[in-house]
Amino acid sequence: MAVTIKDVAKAANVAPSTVSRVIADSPRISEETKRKVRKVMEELGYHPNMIARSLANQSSKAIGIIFPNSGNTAFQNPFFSEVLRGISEGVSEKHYILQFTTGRTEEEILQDVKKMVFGRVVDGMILLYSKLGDSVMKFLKEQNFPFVLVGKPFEDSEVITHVDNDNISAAKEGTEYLIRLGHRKIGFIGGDIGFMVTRNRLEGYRRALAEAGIPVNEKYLIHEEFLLEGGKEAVKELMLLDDPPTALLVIDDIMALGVLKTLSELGKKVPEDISVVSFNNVLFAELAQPPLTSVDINIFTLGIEAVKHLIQKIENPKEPVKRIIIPHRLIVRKSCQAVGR
Amino acid sequence: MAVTIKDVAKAANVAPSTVSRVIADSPRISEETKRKVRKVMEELGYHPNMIARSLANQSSKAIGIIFPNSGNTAFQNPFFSEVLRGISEGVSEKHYILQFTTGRTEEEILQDVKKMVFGRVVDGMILLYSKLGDSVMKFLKEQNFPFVLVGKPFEDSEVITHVDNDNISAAKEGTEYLIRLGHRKIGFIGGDIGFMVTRNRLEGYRRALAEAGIPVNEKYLIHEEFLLEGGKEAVKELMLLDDPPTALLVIDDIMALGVLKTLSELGKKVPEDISVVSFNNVLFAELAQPPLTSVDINIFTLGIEAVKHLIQKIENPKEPVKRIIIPHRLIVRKSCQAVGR
DNA sequence: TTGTAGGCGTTATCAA
DNA sequence: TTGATAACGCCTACAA
Repeated sequence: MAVTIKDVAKAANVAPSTVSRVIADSPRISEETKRKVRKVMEELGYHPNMIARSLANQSSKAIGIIFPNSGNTAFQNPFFSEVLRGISEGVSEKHYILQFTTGRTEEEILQDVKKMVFGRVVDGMILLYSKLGDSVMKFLKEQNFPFVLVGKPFEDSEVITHVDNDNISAAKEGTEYLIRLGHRKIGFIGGDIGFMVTRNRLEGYRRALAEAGIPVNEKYLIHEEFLLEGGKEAVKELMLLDDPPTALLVIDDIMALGVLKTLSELGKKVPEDISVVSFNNVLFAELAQPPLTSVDINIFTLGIEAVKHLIQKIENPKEPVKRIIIPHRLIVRKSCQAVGR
Repeated sequence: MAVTIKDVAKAANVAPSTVSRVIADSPRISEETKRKVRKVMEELGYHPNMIARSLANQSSKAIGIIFPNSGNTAFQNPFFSEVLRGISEGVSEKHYILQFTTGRTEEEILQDVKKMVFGRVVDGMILLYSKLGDSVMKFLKEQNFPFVLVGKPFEDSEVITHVDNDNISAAKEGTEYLIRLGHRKIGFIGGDIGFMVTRNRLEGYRRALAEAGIPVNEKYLIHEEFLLEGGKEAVKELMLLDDPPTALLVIDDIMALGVLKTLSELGKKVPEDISVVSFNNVLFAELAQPPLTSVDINIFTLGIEAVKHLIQKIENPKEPVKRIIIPHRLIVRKSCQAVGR
């Protein structure tokens, strides 16, 4: 058994509570005692048992991260690696610890979350997605457990602290860029329509077209759940249309990579034959062939802000609900060209 | 305050210990009592406090994951996302929970690890890298704390359970493939030589050349720490040699993407002007332009096996030390060509 | 400034 | 088959 506070107390000829106070650096302990106790701690190699501390404090100093589904797409997409980097950065400063859900289905994830919440394993959670009718968020809300959402809630927006991009504008600007290049036949390739991002970006796309007086061609709208393979057939069909699009707005860089691949299989050249704008500006956007014009959404910052506000909320339950919008920016690279050039 | 075992006990007219036994589904409790107690638990909405359980059990049912350095390259590289997927999968089945280090420097990471170990926060750890003189592994060894290494130890190989690929063979085979295609001027682009993977793959490269009777040209050897940018200058120099290589063995798909980019900037075509073989066969290898010929090392399996053996070790401290080698396989795609074709 | 004692929620030992 | 009771290691009134 490891050395405990009692061992230290005994060896230093003080009471356990004194040792505890020394650890907390309480001002009510004389410098001399502190020195003495610290010396003993050092000698005995004392280290606090966090579990015991958590129990006594009713606080674990841990934060749980909820992924949409660890098994499949989630980890594949650098978006998550990148938010994680941000979160990790924030957490490390505040000396919190990170916990993960590992469930593969919504049901399993819900179980993980319940375990964390009821089990007092974490003090708060970060939800990395916003999905329609999601039981996990519903649970968190019901329990009134501290959490922040990365994304935009479907409802109760005023009650849920969330950090998000203005995805409508982001998509609108991306589309407008294409329109300025002379494109009027613009396809939209999105993910699962159950996610708020998908909807918001679609909305931005629609607005841009509307403002430009371009009618939406429903045939140009594709929704595929799978990052890479899924879009393949759909993109092919799209390109085989009598009147195929001359530009594509793709919801995600990774999906865009898949699209690029399919396009090249079809013998279509980007940007000569068709222009592509995507979102997220993940590392690979720059590395793609051609380098992708992509809307940078500051994923890292998304993560940083999420922890920041979560911790505020944890440490001060009365903290007001907040809505943080992280700026975005279109990064122009080589995947677009003026139409008919 | 949440409902505890005592509340349940009171409401069900039994002792707390009885409730505890019901939770553990002890065979020494009558079915009737179990039913009764379970009903009350249900009604009251009881959920066990994991922290308290951990304290009583002296076991947290949690596993810590150690990244080389969360701040920089680590999360960027899909290798880690992919092992994580494997780990996550394994962990979820066994109902363990995952914890992460968030430190950015070796020193910070060591602190994280100490906190987890001494704080009894995790029952075991998975170390995701093998670096020369790494203080983290040293610590784990000294403490005799259950851990498994993903990679090959620099020393004490017989004492450290590790799961790894046969990276020497992997690199040898990759190189041999290039040699079979007629290449004799083969460059090696590696990462930090402090990591075991780098050394092993370099060794495999050397052996292949030796067996083929090709002398090693030290000018063809590059070591860059940074995933993408780092290689740039070095690759340029390499290609500006009087006698530039006709093929490149790149230690990592992601780095290979960077190389591809640099090559294209130099006006060199892959595979026409130069062939490229890389390692890991991460999702993006297939998506690259051209699709990369890469040595698949079964990253997912690496993760699965790591948890599996860690948990065995945790649950049975006498478990013998193991060395698990995960098979690899060269995946031929479009980034190589016979020389002079 | 320091010590005593009770509590955090479970589990486990020992009786009954 | 069940109940009392003492841990697990730490924190914090309250006392001294």
